Amino acid sequence: MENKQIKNQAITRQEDDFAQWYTDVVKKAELMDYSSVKGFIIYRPYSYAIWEEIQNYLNKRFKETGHENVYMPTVIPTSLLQREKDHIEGFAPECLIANIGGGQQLDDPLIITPTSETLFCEHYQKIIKSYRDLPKLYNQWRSVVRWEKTTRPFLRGAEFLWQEGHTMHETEEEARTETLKMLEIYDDLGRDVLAIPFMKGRKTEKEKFAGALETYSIEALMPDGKALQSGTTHYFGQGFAKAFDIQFQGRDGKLENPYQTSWGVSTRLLGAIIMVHGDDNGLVLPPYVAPVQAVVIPVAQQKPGVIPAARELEKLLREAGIRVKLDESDKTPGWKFSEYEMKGVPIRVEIGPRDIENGVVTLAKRNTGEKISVKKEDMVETVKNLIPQIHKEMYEKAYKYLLEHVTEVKDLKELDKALEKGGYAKMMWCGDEACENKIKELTTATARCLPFNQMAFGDTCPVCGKKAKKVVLFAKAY
RNA sequence: CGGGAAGUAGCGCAGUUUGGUAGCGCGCUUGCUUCGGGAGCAAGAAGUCAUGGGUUCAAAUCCCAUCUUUCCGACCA
Repeated sequence: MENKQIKNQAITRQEDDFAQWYTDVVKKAELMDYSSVKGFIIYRPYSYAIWEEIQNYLNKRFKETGHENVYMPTVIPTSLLQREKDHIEGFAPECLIANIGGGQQLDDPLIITPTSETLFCEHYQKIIKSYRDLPKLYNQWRSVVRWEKTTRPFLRGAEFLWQEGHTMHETEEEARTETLKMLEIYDDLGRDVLAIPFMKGRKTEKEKFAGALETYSIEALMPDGKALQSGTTHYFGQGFAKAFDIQFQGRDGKLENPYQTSWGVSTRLLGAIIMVHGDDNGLVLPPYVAPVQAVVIPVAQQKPGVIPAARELEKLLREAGIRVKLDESDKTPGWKFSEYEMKGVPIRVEIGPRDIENGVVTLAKRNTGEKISVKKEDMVETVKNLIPQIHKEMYEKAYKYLLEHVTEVKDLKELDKALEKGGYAKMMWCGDEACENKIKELTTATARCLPFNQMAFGDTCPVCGKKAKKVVLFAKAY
């Protein structure tokens, strides 16, 4: 009850310092811990369980669409990573390289994989001989290492977990279709699982992936007004295939290079979940990925009948397929309420002598704080219905915020104002990189994407005054 | 990589100015009483003072270097 006590447990308020709030939450909700090497974090069970739910959903979708999981080596010989020129230029600055093996200097030092395009290509060169070998639709779950200067838990690490799909196709059209299809699956993940609305679109030439012809991304908007690139898909054309001499004999008997894609999402999604939904009491987890969807808290648990009643509720919920946890520890109910709010558990189930006497159960929703009393026999059904309902409420809240933070701008003054407010400044653009660079110089905002909806609302570029060709979204970004 | 701040028990901190061998609150353990929004009493356990050097009879404290965290920039997912 004393202020000091509360202060010890509390987290920084979002409005006081959003960055500090984030740092407090990831630690206090037991999502991660720091290791002794900068940028390498420990994914604690509570965050890893969320990642596993993401994996479950994506694996299902990947397999439905014909993809197979594989596992590639952790190291890439330097000479191999150098095979594609743009690719190595993009990644060289952030490679971690091993020079010694078994006490001997290595002639061709080994790079700890920052991304696996080159490994897949080396393998594909061996196994793709005929159009009958296509498409090759491979995905792998792994961690990659990139030596980042500035690191933040989940948002940017020297090592992070991700999935990377790498596919090879007979035709350009098929590869382009794949690139967009996987972007849609990522968008579905946000809408149906994470309760995060993404802004989808194509990256500008400046922002695209090293070695890609086209890059598409999903961008999530954080409450501090900054965008977070949350996943990308790439169309490579035949660039890598030519560099790696991958050829197949086509239906007409001629040798051709296949068309390639890659796509990935990472544990950065955890950062998006934390920021998009969290509040001053801690995490608010979307119910479909919450490791614990409902927590049962007995009140006055030493009184006869309370613990048995709580255990029965736990059993009923478990049997109904809800991820449920019963907390029988001898902490007070108030302590438990705060604890599971901090950890973002979507539904709290309270059961005490009063409830038992009345034949009811008290439910509380984490996202709204709303408390409801239901008859005991209706509890399971109510909880089952609350899960999609809470998901929907969380998605709609985030979607409303997104819509309110897309501002059409006609000149640089409006652009400034829009960025000041936070979110996306939607602008007509001539397409010149010079104008893109100018905006970055003036505002630090970058082009997030050319949205798929290219409905023009003007015809001049606010930077140079020339004829505008495209709609582009600028925002400050993580 | 540049500029600030920090590192002492699991967490939050005091002690550093003025060197003398480490303390407070919470948490943890045990017992009893409690329990509808972070409980009370009592008795306990727990710290290579980030790391490595140096100065000194003596270093958490002074000096040098390094590592890590954090905030703000630059760069990149």
